[in-house]
Amino acid sequence: MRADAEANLERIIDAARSTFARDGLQVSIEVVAENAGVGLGTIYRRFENKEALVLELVRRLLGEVIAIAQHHERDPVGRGLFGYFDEVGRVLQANRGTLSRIWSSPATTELVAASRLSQTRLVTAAIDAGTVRPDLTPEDVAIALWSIAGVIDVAGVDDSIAWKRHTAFLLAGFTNLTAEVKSRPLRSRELEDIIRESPSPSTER
Amino acid sequence: MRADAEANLERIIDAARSTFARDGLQVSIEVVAENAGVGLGTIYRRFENKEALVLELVRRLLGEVIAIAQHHERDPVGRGLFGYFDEVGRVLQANRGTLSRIWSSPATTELVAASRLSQTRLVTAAIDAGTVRPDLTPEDVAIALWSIAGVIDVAGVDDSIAWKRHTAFLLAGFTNLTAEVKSRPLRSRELEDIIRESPSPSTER
DNA sequence: TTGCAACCGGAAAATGATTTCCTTATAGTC
DNA sequence: GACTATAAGGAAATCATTTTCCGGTTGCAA
Repeated sequence: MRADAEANLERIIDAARSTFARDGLQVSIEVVAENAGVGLGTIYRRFENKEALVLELVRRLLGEVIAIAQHHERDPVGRGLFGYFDEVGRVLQANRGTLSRIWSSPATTELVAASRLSQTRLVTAAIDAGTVRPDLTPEDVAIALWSIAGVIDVAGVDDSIAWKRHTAFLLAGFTNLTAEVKSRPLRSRELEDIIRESPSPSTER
Repeated sequence: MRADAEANLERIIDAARSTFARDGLQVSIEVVAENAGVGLGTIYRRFENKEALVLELVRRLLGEVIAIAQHHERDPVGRGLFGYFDEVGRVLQANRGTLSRIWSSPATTELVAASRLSQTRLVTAAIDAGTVRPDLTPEDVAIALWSIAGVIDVAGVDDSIAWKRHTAFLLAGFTNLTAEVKSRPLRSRELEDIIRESPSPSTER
């Protein structure tokens, strides 16, 4: 592969990510090409069709999400899940609009499975540490992430307050525990951090 | 308007709602026409274009949501918001896919405003009654509803477990209160009902 | 410096949906 | 039962993409 071709490929991926993030998946490839500063043909030489381009973005996104999960599996007891949500939110914002294609495509099945596996480990650890309700499932986590991505989609491109508050509420819901478990000190450090970041005047606590 | 025309109009609306719910907003008008048992032309005589048809669905959906809110404003102290979420979820499921158009269209601005107004009243009442955290905003509620709609979209057409659990977590997050407020008896009656409806073995409480 | 395989851009064809429009059918009325 | 305004249907025009393809360009190895 020639050096210029490789550079162009990266420019296409970057332009696709930011263009889709701003205007949604329905923007034409022509616009992506313009934003990448390449011709239409250049995109079609690298990707069989539009779907393939989107899939490549999805693959990279999932890879990032999995890496984040694995990183947080090493966190001190029970905190991994919270750190995971916090970081994944940022990645989702950078990939606004892309997530919706993940579940539909069979091409990403193994990646989704890997992602589920890491989510399961995070949930199990959190339950064991008593930082979330004991009936929390990996599906709940996957759906919560999905919903956060949805909120990011509908909010303004760089409105990060909306999804952070949303995340905070979900995580607070996850920790709906019985009294003796609640008394553990570390419980919602990250949670409270996220809530504190949001601007609405918090009269409680 | 002739009687048969009126009947056809309803068939079109119904077919549009269920077709979009099943296959998403991107299905062609031709398919909607088939499902409604009418010709393409029939749809285009009633609606200027596809957008207008979608907008009519949105308008009806918003009308329902507002009616639900107004109904729950009369609920005993602090319970209205929870009942509202419970009922709106069902309506959203019947209108799968449609909600995403609400915010984008200026044509629904007044309806959105009306909806916000009723949400504000529900939130204020809940805060006054001490059944939710005092810093909860109507925006939080709107975003939560949005996210629930998103979860409904991605889940199977008739999977209602996913969104109900999701709703339960969000509402639990909304009630993240200080101890003395928590002790009030009615706090999360509806919440617990919703959680109990979901199948995952609840080992707590 | 040259040769050429790899690459580029963008015009044009193909595709698939929306929308128009005209012919035929029918409900409601007298 | 006949008349007419209103409605239905669907073939064809239009439109917005996606996708193909080819003449011209360029990086790079020899």
